[in-house]
Amino acid sequence: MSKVMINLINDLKASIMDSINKAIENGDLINNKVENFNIEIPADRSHGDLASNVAMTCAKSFRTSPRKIADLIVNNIKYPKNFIEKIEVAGPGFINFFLNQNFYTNVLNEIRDLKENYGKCNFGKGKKVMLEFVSANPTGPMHLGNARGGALGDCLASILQTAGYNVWREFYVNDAGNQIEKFGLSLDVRYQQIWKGEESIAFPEDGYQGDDIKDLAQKFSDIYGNSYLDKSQDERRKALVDFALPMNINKMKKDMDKYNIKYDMWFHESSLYESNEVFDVVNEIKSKGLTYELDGATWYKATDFGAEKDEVLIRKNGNPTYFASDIAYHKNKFLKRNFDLCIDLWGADHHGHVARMKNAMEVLGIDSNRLEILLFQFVRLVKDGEIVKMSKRTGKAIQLSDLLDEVNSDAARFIFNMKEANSRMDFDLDLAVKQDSQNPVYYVQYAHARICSIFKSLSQSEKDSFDNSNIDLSILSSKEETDLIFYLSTYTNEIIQAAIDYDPTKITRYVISIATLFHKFYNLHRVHCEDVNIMNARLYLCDCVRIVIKNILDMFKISSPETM
RNA sequence: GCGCCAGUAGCUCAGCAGGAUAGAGCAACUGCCUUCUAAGCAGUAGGUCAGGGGUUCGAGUCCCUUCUGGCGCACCA
Repeated sequence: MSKVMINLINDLKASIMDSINKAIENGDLINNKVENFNIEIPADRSHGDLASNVAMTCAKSFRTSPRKIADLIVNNIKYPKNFIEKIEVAGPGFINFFLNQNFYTNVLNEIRDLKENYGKCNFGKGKKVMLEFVSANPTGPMHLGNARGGALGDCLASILQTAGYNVWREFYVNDAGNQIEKFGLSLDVRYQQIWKGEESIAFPEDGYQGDDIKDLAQKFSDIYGNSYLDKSQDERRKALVDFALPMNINKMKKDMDKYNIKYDMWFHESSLYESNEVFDVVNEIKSKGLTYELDGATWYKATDFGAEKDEVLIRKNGNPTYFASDIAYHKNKFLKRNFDLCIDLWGADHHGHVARMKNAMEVLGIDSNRLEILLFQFVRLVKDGEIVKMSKRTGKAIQLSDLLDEVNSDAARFIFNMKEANSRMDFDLDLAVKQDSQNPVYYVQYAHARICSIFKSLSQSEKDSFDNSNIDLSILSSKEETDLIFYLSTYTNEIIQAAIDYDPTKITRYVISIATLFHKFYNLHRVHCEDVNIMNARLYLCDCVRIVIKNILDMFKISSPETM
């Protein structure tokens, strides 16, 4: 909310407490505990602009009916008259507050004073937060799930920044371990097939089957010919990986760039092996007596912490598992780099990994509440009303780059932030490409462009008048105007709530509401009009709407065009 | 079998720490451009909030249970 709104809510809570205490002193209420209560925005604003449920929550404690308590509070209350017009008791015992014109004036002044800083707050108190997201496997191209994770993660990071956290975006590059060996094996087979024929060597069951592997082997062959056929298997595979992996990683960087996602760091898993952090952390767990050897592998006693089964840390072949290096990675985040909070954004198919990762943190002496793991559900692509199958293995994958060829970054980022992470999602390609009101990103951008257009149509003298006169904002008293201003006033609160819930999709819906209220206002009230006082006040309101829309679109790295 | 996520209007989804008559958008039907962008707005219609119990002044929201769908339960990541 605006500071005006935040302060007002605090004042109202204090006023209510004072009033209750007075009633207790007078003997009208028994001296008992005041239960938690809230000041909220009623769903139906004809019930008031703000409402408190205090009388209902305290009914039991005071052994009195909610209506009676509400009446007592209202009779005794000294409320902040500068912003409150009147107070009513209604329904089962709600206390409803109605805002006055001075409130609306103050909100608009605050928005226009703060401009691009309106909405920012210090809720996060500069806490160091790492948000790790996408972290796609570099053995293949990024898919649609990475696209959803990218949009959700990057926008959540922005919200946390706006809410006053010190945010670090990180991409974890799995450039080590088992899957890299598989990558090398797959490339090797494809390379040999190029020179010896498809039938000469069978492609392994568990290899990466995608066409991208064939392409990479071909590119390698184009440069080095068949010269590696004679080399040892190890040498050949290493050369192939050293050639292909950076190409894949660069492709991912390019894709993320196109998607307007900028990471503070691309953290390489291999660095954890180079620094020996992986084996160090395994030894640390060993030294705590939490491992045992079985079938040549080193097992972690996850069942000691309530897990269903134990986990392998070091395979029979001596290679650490992903789990082992991930523990080392998280230890690095918390203990080496001192992040207060680490958020991982994972596809829901990894949910089985959540509990064991958290209790591994406890084993290392890290409070597992400092690790927040967010999951997002599966996403499918829909085109012409039909589901487009995606499969990394069959080679017919829908890739993130395919998506961005058809849909611009603005639409993709916005639409992926329309639906909560917890629900499955069908991404409607036809809708995302549409350049009309059905496409929500255009709807919002259109509101912004309309406002810019109003300002462009002003004559020089009108501009001067707007810039230089004392504008009386109390003229803005129609329902459409006050609704709009009220909504603008809650922006910071929306940011805080989105930060608390780790849910950027709230803000997308919020900005759509702002656009809707603006379009309603626009259709009913003419801004560019004869009466200069009315015109200036409405221009002022429009400018505030423009500021809030632009702040949100900028935050989400979505463009806010001035003409459409 | 066990675990995680979901089930709200024909479709896609909101519904904040339980609150006042359950909301949008799309699709359908009806209106609004000689006035700042009709990429817009207004209106009509559409619902036993999957079913059943429970907690309470009050439950779409919390608890239990059944059903349906998705995902997971690897020496893959």
